[in-house]
Amino acid sequence: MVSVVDVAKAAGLSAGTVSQILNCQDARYSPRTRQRVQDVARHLGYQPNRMAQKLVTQTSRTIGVLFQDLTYSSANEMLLGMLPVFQKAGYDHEISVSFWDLDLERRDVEAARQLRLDGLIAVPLPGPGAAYAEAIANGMPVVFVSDHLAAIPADSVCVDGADAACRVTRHLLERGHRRIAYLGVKSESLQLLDRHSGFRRAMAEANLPVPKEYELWGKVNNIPSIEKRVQQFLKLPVPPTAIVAVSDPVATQGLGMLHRQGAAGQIALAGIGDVPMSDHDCISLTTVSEPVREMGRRAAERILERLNHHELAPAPIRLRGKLIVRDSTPVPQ
Amino acid sequence: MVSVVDVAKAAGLSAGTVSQILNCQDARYSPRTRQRVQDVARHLGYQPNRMAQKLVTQTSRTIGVLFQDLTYSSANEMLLGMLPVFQKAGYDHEISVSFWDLDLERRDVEAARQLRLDGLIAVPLPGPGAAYAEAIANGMPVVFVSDHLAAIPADSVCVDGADAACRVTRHLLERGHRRIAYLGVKSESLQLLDRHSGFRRAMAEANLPVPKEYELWGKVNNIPSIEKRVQQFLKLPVPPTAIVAVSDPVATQGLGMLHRQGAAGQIALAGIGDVPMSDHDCISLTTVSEPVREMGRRAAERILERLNHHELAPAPIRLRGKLIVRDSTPVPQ
DNA sequence: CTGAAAGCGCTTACAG
DNA sequence: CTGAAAGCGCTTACAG
Repeated sequence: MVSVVDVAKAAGLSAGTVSQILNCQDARYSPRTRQRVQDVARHLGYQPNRMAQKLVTQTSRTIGVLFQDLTYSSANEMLLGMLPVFQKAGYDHEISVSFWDLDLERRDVEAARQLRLDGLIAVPLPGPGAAYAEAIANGMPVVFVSDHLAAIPADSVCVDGADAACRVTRHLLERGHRRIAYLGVKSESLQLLDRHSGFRRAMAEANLPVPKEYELWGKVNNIPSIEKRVQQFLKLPVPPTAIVAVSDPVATQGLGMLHRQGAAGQIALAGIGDVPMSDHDCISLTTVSEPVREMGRRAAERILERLNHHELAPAPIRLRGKLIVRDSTPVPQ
Repeated sequence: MVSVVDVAKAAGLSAGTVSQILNCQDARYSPRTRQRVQDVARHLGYQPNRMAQKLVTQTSRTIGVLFQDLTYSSANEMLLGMLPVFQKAGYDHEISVSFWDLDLERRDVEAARQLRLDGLIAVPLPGPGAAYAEAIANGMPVVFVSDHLAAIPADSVCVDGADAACRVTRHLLERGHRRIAYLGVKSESLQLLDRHSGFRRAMAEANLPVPKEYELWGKVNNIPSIEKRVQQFLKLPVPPTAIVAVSDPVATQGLGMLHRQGAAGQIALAGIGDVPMSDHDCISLTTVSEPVREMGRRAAERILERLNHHELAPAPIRLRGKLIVRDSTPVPQ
């Protein structure tokens, strides 16, 4: 690989000079030298060694971005929100994915530290989040896109889950539903617990009791378990006329089952979160969409802010979702 | 940040000793020293500076993985295929996304060079691919997951598009369809052109002519333009009884439009590529799925192979898709 | 079994 | 306007 020294030799100059000319345009060198360096560098196909640069300048100017997976295009949207912010501030970013694996996540967080990244934006796994706590204790700024890890002193941006669930439930109430059930999944996620309490709040506001057989929990990412719950609801002596599902994947799975059994339209079904599939005309799921792109933007802005003010108190940034009424929530039959 | 020197000082040893003990377990040091170094390192929260390591060892042991976007979870699947391969070989990976932007893509490829990555696996933009050609000319091994850039001397893995289209067309023929139309999108992608020729091949095999009004092209990622084409087909004096769409997104958009107009089931529709949405019971699109995870695995294996044998001739690795028959392709009415 | 020294490729004061 | 020197944090022969 060609180095600054190679360029310098070829141009008959010193390495320092080459470095200056290639990096800062306001260095005072003769136009002639300047030109020669540019020419030689291009001619030799010189590419600076970023490792050496980062090492010597003691800064990576890079933010790590950690996702759990790349499904549902929310990672895509989030990045789209961050990119312009990083770009404008002259920061690079480095993506890693830990696939819901605690070990991989720990490794990714450690990698961020070893690469001396300036900060880390993470969609964390629920749990104690020891790796993050350690990173933060060692001075790495962290912004969570989630409220899972409320115990860790980091910024967090996410949508208000209680508000989202409350709004979608109110929508069903406004449509005239009175017997509304809640379909959750077993999880420690605060976000998901909040959604449940939002549902409860809306029902309480309407002075409607929620019998305990109207609240069921399935297993995450387990389609049969979700379908079974929906069937349980339908088989009740007095079945609900509407279901609020904890998430769009859960809701669309329920919808799919109804469709397969020729029972489509029999019960109103709403989700929370909005995924690309929900918008399809054949599914058309009423839901509350999360402003994922804006979340990305806010997270990026916040971490840059923190880079300049390490002493900032951790802030919980809460955004509001947006109710999207589609066809899956007709008035009660 | 604590460095080897700090650890060495605290342990009353030299930096070299600390380095040896922390890195290779087969170095010959007294168990006592060994233990002390481990303890001190842990106690001080030592994290090696990867930049310095990479610089001095002259190798990053990292493969770059470049995507155009993170939608449809194919990036997710592809990574899932690569991960175990990298893991086993002791390689890291670095993800970047260029969002179908030629400038961003160029920047990402250059970043890979500046970071001295050992190799690059890329889903490239169609076009000349100058950045890749340059990287390859400078000795960077590249594996494309695509056949867009056939002119560039790199390995490529992708599914046989002609075969996929041919198989799905044959399926329609077997179901008794004779008037089969093709709905494409305007693109320079070889993969997409192949699909079209596969359709033609299957029709030719069946001795069926393809009138030119039975082949229409919409715009990529433009829903109205796709829907308009479907309507054009339907309004024909002798409309087709089935449509082969160039991709699942195109097919599901067509399906959605039919559903919205109450014309669902009026015409058989098949896609190519399989996306999560296609499997939903409400959509149930017949298609040819791509073994994306295996593609990732093969790409990863190939680039590691190339790392050890720089002289390998570029190989086109072609996989077969798998026909998945769902409900969207009933027999003709 | 351990240490001193050189060097990876770069940037940055400091001289001149 | 340009060069020589030091040093970022690490690893790797080489001595002893």
